[in-house]
Amino acid sequence: MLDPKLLRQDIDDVAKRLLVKGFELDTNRFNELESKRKALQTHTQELQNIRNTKSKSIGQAKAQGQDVQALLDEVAKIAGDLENSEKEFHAVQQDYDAFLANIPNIPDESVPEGKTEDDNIEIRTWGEPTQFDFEAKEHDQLGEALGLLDFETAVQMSGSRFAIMYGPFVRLHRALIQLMIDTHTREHGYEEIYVPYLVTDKALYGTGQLPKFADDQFKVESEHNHYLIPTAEVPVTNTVRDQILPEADLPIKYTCHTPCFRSEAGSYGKDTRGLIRQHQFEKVELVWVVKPEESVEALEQLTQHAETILQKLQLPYRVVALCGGDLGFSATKTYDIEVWLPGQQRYREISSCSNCLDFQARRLHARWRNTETGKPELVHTLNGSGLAIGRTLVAILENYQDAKGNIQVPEALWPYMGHVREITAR
RNA sequence: GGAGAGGUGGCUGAGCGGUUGAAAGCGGCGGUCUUGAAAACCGUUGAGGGGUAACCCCCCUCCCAGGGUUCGAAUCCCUGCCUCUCCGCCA
Repeated sequence: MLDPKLLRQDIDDVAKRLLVKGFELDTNRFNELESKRKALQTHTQELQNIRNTKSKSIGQAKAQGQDVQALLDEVAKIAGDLENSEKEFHAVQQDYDAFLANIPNIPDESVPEGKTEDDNIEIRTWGEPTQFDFEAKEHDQLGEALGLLDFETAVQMSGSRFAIMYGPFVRLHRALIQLMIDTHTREHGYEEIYVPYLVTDKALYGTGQLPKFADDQFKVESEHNHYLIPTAEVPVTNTVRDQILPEADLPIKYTCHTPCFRSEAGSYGKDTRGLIRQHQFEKVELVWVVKPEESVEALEQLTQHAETILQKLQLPYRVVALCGGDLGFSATKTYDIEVWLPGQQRYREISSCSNCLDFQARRLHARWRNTETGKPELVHTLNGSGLAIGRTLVAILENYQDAKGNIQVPEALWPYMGHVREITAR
């Protein structure tokens, strides 16, 4: 959520900057709500003040044994007004909050203009696109030919966008999780955390997936109003909800492996084959909770931590800065890491690293105590994939294939694979 | 699943329906003392929001959440959520 004060002070500037994200802020609607809110709030509070004052004198008068009928009559006179005023105020307040809840975060000054991923700016590349002296195959062909990847059987029990894997692929998949978690905990200073995979609507609201993106979530039918998590970002970031963190606890750096569930509504026809866009996939997430002045640098570090994994796996990639139109709801700035896929002959997103500033923190009431001022202030939150497991598996299959369609195991994974160095047909 | 107990500030923990936004302790901050630190002593210290250009200041709201009773609710009533203890079941 944006700071309402910012909107009151300079709504035209906010509207201008949100346009970079392709969001049209209804400034008239806001100004209307704001003037209503102000009038009703001050009026309500005036009446409350009168009631409180009179009630207090009733107590005092009674204590002295005086007659209080006159005072009771006075309070009764404003009772109706007060009730109406309170009701109207609460109604406007609700509209006001709902309006604010649908406004995305303001993009950072550095965010390039643009509408689609074609307008993203390449920041750096690492490695050279893999070359073969044969025609590179796509991962799903490779996997199915080896008998280790099976989409057809998955369709029978779950429909499209699900997969079944066997033996070495599952082990490779598990090895990737281990490599990532070990790297982040041992080399990058993260604490590993385990979290619920079912969360409430409140939790999703806190990180910004609700109310706007309800269609992207899987809701579980039960008495609890649970949703399957679309990313570990949701439960992990929610660990600081309603907290006032001591300054000494910051920065908090969590890494977390979870499955993720996404309905992929609105992506019909996109990536219908293969493991790229599944309803269920695994991810190792990186989440930072920091003091405001540290978040800009934190995004750089977090992104590098994710890159480290690709470097260890010797997978060529590039980092792009997302343009305004491609930026997520809660993010002010995002770097995507895209890995080279020889089968597809293009870079594909494998990680998305975002700084949310205080946007999520305001929704979560996540604060830290500033020892200089002694006051609680909002933290900044960041998150990024470090990395998406399924897509990393895809990248390995395509970059480490040989002419026979077998897969060489990257050296960094040998210790996690019982020193198996080659994956062959089942 | 059955039976009890309870949810109060950063933490622990008091609180006859009426100057209680809340005793006390801990912690934090400031000071005295000290070469310095500790101890001791004194003072200070909840959060959110609104009014104001802003400070001072003033006002409102908040004692798990949502309703209700009342002139007035942390306190009484209802519902929900959560926690703890005991029993049962169980990966």
